[in-house]
Amino acid sequence: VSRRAVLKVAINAPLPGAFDYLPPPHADVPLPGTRVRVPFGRRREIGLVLEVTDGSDLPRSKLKRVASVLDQQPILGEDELWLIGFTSDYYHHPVGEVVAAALPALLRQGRPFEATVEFIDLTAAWDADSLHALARRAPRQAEVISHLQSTGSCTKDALDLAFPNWRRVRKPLLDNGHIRIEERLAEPAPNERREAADGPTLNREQQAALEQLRANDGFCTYLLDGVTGSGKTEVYLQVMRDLDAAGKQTLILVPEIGLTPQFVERLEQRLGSRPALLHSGLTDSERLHAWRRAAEGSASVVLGTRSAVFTPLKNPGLIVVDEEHDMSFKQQEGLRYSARDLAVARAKRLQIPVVLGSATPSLDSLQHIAADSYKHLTLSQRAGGAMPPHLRLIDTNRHPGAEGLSPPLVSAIDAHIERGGQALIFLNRRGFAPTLICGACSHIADCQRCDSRLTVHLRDRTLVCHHCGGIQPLNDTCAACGAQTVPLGEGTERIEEALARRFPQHRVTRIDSDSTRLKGTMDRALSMAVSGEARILVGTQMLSKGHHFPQLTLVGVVNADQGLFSTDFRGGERLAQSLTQVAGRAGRERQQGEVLIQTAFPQHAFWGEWLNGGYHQVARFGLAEREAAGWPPYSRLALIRASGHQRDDPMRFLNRAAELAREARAADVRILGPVSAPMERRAGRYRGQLLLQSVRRGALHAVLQQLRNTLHAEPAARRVRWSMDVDPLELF
DNA sequence: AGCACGCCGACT
DNA sequence: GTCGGCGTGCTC
Repeated sequence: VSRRAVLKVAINAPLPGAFDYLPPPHADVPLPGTRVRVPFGRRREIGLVLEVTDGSDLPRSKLKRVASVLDQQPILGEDELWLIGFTSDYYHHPVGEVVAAALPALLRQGRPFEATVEFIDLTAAWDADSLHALARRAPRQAEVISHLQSTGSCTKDALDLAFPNWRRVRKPLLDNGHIRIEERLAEPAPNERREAADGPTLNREQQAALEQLRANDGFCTYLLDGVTGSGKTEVYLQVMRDLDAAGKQTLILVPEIGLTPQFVERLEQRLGSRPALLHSGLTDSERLHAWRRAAEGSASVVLGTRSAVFTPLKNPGLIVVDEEHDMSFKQQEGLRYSARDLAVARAKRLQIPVVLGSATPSLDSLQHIAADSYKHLTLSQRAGGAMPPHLRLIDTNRHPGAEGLSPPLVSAIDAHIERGGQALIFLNRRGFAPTLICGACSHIADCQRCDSRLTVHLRDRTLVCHHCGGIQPLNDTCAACGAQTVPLGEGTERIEEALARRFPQHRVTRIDSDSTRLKGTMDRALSMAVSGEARILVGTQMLSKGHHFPQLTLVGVVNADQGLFSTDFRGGERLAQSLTQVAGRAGRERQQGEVLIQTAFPQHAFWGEWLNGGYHQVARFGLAEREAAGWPPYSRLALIRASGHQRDDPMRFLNRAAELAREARAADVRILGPVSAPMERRAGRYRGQLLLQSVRRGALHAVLQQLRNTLHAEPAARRVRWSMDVDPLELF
């Protein structure tokens, strides 16, 4: 085999499939999962060996040889390679780009997998006189040299400790040849273990859920369906501790904004060891370190966001997807994978259980419960005996208010604060006002590159397009006629300002992606919210997820109506999820919570369903509707998107794609469209899409496969950027 | 995606 | 004469 071996190598390029190479000269054939350096076109690339076979579709003379092997041992095992292949097939995406998504940046760039330490050493001995002479010109350099003189060879960490700012003289020291830096393999760090803190006693439902999870160590998908505040995390924690004791690891995936320092701290205390963290706020070397701890098995818990689903695990025992309904588990560009769905696929492959947790499960998961393919674990009681909040609508037709705040809402805020409570005002719209209109000619400030209006940000006096990110200075006079302009409608900034004026004696804190852009401001704002120092909180979705504010008793929703008339068939599900999640922030301790929702459409059917039957009632109606209409989860969807600089280009391409799809003659695949996107122009590009739908996943994927192969060669494809989105979450 | 080749326009 | 614009083609 070894002489005839052909290596299938994944390379990070938007090209389908892997590339065939011959093994390196005078070396063993590298195993699947090892990185190799290969010539690729006119450049050299780092690739990953996916497979070792004994043949190629190309003539042997066309094959180049692997230049060198980067890893002595595979850095990914068979199960991880399987997941990469599965992802590439399922999402019809180039395997090299899947590998790139699965590997930390430093490994992609060829850094060693093993931990290394920089050792710093003097190149020559120094006598007192020459050191003195240097000290006059370069005192910092001299200090470092004299330190190294006394310690001898020294690790970077030790030097950091002695001279926190030595990095500033690192370069001159190296350039002058005074020091040399050597990378050596690090000793494996001892695994710090502390006493694990005990948690609260579980209630009957939590205990029952725990027993079910303990009873099985093979593959099974559980839906842990627990109302907000019911203590889902306690259940995971107990199972994780059991597994840890048995030497098994848990991979836990959370939405981006669910990964708060408070959550990590709690996990760490209860486990008695440090979880390996993988999220976007880390440096590349921190991420590599966490990845290595997961792969080597020294971290018993691996906690991360979407891309952590690919993290290798030495002894996998359980996968948890917390807040499984959250849309951030689906990547919305490039490789459009769903980490939740891949988590289930991975658990099945590994034959281990997977727990999907949510207070507002996706309709897809609820349909699996109905079909008996997931196991249902229910937590219906709030932990610690807290009462569910009281919900009430405010008809804004009968109670019109100034600047988005109706009189009943304002007096409720007043009353709750008087009683020592805290109020959260929720509005899913950043900025001061969504529209800037001219008072004389009604001209509206719009984005030059998108079919959208500009949002007024008064604090920094800018007009911002929330679709392309374009910014321009705010002008008080109309661009068309020169008259005075007026901000129209409300965003969080305006609500914050109005509340600060109405309640000057209380602190109002706004939490949205604008107010928390600076590093650390988020943590500070959250701790003020938790301590109760901020009496009134104003915020977007960011504030509604996963936080616990002990003193919060009132939640006010300023404008829920945008969600009532969504064109997307998932609109109702989304609205119910976000309202239920934000409502769940109210009254999680002794005090009963109250939730007030302003709407101009109190008679809308949605309100009846949600107020009377809660989230699960909306879900039942929603599922029935989808079954009648044949939407997911009762069918499968795939979307082909295209965009181009000329309006006709995407449509011409998509029409051709529709034609090819019809020629594929898959009888049970429906072809809907193409249509232009509702916001046709975005960031200067015209956009369109073609929807494919089928009850049979296999049929749909066969068509996608065929399209993937043929569309590349289409002349119309050269004038557009196009992509496939399997199981799209956003249809528009 | 990169990267080269190639074929036309406006510069020292 | 040549520098550089981006259309086209290729990567085992």
